[in-house]
Amino acid sequence: MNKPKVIVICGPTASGKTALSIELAKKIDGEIISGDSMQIYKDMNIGTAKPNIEEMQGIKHYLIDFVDPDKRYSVADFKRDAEKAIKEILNKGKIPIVVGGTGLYIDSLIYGIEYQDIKFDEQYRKELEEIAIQDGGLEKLYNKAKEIDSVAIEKISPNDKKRILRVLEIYKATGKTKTEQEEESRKNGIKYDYRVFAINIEREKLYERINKRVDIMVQQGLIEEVKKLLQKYNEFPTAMQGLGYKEVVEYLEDKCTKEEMIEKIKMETRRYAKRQITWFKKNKQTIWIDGLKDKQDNIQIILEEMKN
RNA sequence: GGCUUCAUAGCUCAGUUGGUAGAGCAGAGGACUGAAAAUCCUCGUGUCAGUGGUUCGAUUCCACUUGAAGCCA
Repeated sequence: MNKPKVIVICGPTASGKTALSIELAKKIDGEIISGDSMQIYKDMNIGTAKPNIEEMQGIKHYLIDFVDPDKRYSVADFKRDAEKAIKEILNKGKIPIVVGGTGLYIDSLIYGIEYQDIKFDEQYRKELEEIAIQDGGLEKLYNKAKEIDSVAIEKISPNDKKRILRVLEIYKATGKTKTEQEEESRKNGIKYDYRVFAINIEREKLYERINKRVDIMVQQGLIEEVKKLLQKYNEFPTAMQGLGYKEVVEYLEDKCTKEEMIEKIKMETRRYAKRQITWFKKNKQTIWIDGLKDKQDNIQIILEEMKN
């Protein structure tokens, strides 16, 4: 039996993924699953460019606006939740459309990566963080990780704290090396027939759109949004990594002027877009579409591809 | 009008006791399996303002021109 088809629309921020996917969903009776690591959070609307009810035009969206910003959420959670949503949409006889810019999340689906069920070890993370801060501490951790998994460590820089900690954390939680775990993660194969499309826009135009969008976010009350967030929640294990949020916090702490804050958000967002493009270029199966072209034409391109 | 200082990478500036130059930022490319809007790696040729002079050789010294800043009138 053929695997069910799932459409994936990725691409850099501000390329027009949201608008295109909603049009597409209307046309083919689809429903949308967000593949975005920040739009999952509640009370973070302006800065994440989350579509509002009007923009959604009655199309059901999954994995948006459902996690408290003081909770942890990871790609493993996403993989589980997204596949559940895909199943649900298919059961209704509708077409799932995964839309998002978080490459890691998208890859977990299209490459069928399995994550073992483990719980996050807050205590161990803290211990490692403390060692890492000390003089020469990170080097120690790097060497320890090298002993555990010399293969994985070859690809990791001695400065890449996050990935060094990860090697150690995997070993502590599962007793397996990262290399072993990654091998196992691909055992089960890919469940669906993913058709991956990426939108992109000429670099200069994309940057113009990003700059304009940041200005609009500030006008719409990004600063107020962050203030409320800080009042309502005490900790942000991952949510405060969001672009625009950490920069506003710095501004609120008087570390920069408003103008500097705005420029910083623009700059960081441009860099983020660049990284996203690099990420999505890696997949040679991806079909690229031009975000500056007419939306209906682009939908036609997608529909043509879906016939095969 | 006179005097002084400055003019070097997209920006801010080093520097060359005369042998054609280098940092930070910006930018570009890349990596990425449980924090990923995160994290990390790599990449520096530019009429050294213009014209002429001295010199084997000038971005460096000299003169003039242009522009900027400051001071004195």
